[in-house]
Amino acid sequence: MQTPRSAARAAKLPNPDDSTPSPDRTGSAMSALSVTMAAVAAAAGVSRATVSRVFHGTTPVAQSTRDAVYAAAEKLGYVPNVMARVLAARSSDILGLLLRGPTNPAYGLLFGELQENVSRLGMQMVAVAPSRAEGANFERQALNRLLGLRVGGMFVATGVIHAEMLEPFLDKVPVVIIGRPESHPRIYSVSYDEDSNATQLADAVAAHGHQGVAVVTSSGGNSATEHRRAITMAARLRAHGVRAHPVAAPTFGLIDEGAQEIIALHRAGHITAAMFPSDLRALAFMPYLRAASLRTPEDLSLTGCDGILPGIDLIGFATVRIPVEQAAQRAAEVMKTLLDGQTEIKHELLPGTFLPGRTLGPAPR
Amino acid sequence: MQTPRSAARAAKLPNPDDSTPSPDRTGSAMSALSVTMAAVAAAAGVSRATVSRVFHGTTPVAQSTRDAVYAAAEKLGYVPNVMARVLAARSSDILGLLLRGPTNPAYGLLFGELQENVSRLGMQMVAVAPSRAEGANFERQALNRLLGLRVGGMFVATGVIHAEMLEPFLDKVPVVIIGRPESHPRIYSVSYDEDSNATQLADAVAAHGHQGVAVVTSSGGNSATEHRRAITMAARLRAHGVRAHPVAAPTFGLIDEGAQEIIALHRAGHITAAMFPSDLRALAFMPYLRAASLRTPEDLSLTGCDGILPGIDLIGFATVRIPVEQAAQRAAEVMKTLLDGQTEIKHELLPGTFLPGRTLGPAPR
DNA sequence: TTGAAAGCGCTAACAA
DNA sequence: TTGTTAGCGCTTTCAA
Repeated sequence: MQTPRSAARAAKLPNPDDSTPSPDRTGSAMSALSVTMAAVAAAAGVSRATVSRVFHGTTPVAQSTRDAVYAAAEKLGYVPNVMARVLAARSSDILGLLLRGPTNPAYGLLFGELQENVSRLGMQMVAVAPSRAEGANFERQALNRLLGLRVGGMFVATGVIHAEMLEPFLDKVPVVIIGRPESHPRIYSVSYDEDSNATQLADAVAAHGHQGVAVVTSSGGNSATEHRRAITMAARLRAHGVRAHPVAAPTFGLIDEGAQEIIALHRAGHITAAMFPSDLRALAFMPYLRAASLRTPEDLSLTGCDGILPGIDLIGFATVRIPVEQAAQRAAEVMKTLLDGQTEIKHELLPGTFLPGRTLGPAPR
Repeated sequence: MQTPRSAARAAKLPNPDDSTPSPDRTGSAMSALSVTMAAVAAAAGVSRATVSRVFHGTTPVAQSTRDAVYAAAEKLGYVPNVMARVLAARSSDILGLLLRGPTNPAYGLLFGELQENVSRLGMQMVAVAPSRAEGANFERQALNRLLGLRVGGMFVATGVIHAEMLEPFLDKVPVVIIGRPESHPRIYSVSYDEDSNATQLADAVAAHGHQGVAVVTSSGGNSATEHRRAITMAARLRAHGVRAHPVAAPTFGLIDEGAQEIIALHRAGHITAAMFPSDLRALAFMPYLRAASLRTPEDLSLTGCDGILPGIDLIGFATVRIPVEQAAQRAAEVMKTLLDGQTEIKHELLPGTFLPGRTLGPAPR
């Protein structure tokens, strides 16, 4: 069942869903895109106002008139001009997504899921990505692209835009920050609970009886998330009475840093498991493991974190899957309530799901 | 050095790149988004037309006037209303990207790269993804979202939109199809050369002296690309005098289909290598290989195809990397020429790069 | 239930 | 070099 609002929206485009697409019927000297509402009105023998009402109006329109308008619209291949509509209505039903690094599978997944949930709730969305080519303020440029379009609401899934940058627009445009923990009192956020993720992994490792564990610890500089995870994992291990050996991986680019150190720790009998702050880092370690003729989990247990890479399940890392789908769903729902005038700001934290995999086993001996 | 056009664009937004963001200075009862060009004009003591000229005009404006306008714009936190601009100018400099499945890393990468190249050429872009929630015609809905925005050009990176669907808009909106081979005489396309990719892999396998090779062949239904690759690989192997054993993998969902059959073929001494139509399928085979206590490449050589999955290089598959970056660059360049009035339609084919990896070795014995 | 008319914020001739 | 003036395609009172 549809809400009145989404029903109105569904009716917005001629030939919405279920009939056969018939683009060629529109073929005339005049391209479909230059068919205006006035043309439809003329063809249907009504005024422009009536056409407008048929498509979005809350005002009732006679059934016969509706039919005539729909018929005319379809015949002419009318595509409503969103620009004109937004301009005249002074309000947009288009949502914007500011997406950092669509190259990252986690963000790509978020985009797809968000699109899905937004549509389900009867809203529309466009995405923009910041580009380095836009210069120093590149994230702000992308933000302005969205603002310039006068989007009706914004999802911000990027670490770099400062909350304060968004402040001047807050009472014009509802904003939901996704992924990054945020505590700004006027901005709603839906983020991954990295403390929970790290804790779940550390608990699992401890439960398998490991007494010495390497924890690969990246610097805070390049990935705050990885850093946070590592810190929490180590602390939690220690709370279990497990020896946590931090292994530094300062440079983000050199993703397999620390590999030799882990092998050495294992050879020296100090560790029976290694925890990585991301699946990618765990993956990067695999060749070293093989080169050292070690097996997992028989010789050394391994854990990652993320669970996002397609195919990662095939490798079978013990990992935590971050709840991208759930974040997308919550973000869309929250946006909807924000648009409906609800204004209570919260900061939601979503824990991931532990995946046992095949790389975490009991401590040897 | 900038072209005049990109210089004009760079000037479009107040405080473009290099100065400190100062959002809070805009804070007043009136939100930044409701500051109009008229307000800026008034504050600068000029007419609206002049403000317009300062931001986009080809007409020269006195330096003192420019300064005054910029100052006023920045002081008020003016964000130009793109909707109004496009409506009045009857032409949009915003490009649209119709992106199928941003969840797929290859599409995510394409999005990012395209954004980068588009910005570099002084253009803007927004992306939309089709959503299943939009019903049967979901790809068309997404197309309409772009068309409704009256984008100045469209990139179409999705397999399902039929070329004919785009026909009615072709003379209004330049279209570049990316990824999927397309031969429509009025639509430019930039696609991956899957025949070349498959051939490179088959040549490499043959060159390593393999005489019997399993080729995992998915059905055309769910992935035309994978099907095409498999067919070409098998044919090319045979051209080299190599026995190609097709291994059927009819269902796309069950990605590890055929694994047991490959193991059996190897046990029977029929094959020394297995070729997969994608890295993901090759990845899915790994656990079976291990379960059978086989090693790669010592016992069995393996090849994949795509080279896109982050971390796939860490695993070291012999594969072909599809040239996403190059496709994005070409597509953006082509769009630019199309927008500049150049109309010669071509269908470009971009071959991938063979990556030797560690899973392809000489045939045993 | 419908139509007329006044804009929405901006651009683009045309004058000055 | 700048201002004036019509619109762009649509929504939305206000009347009818």
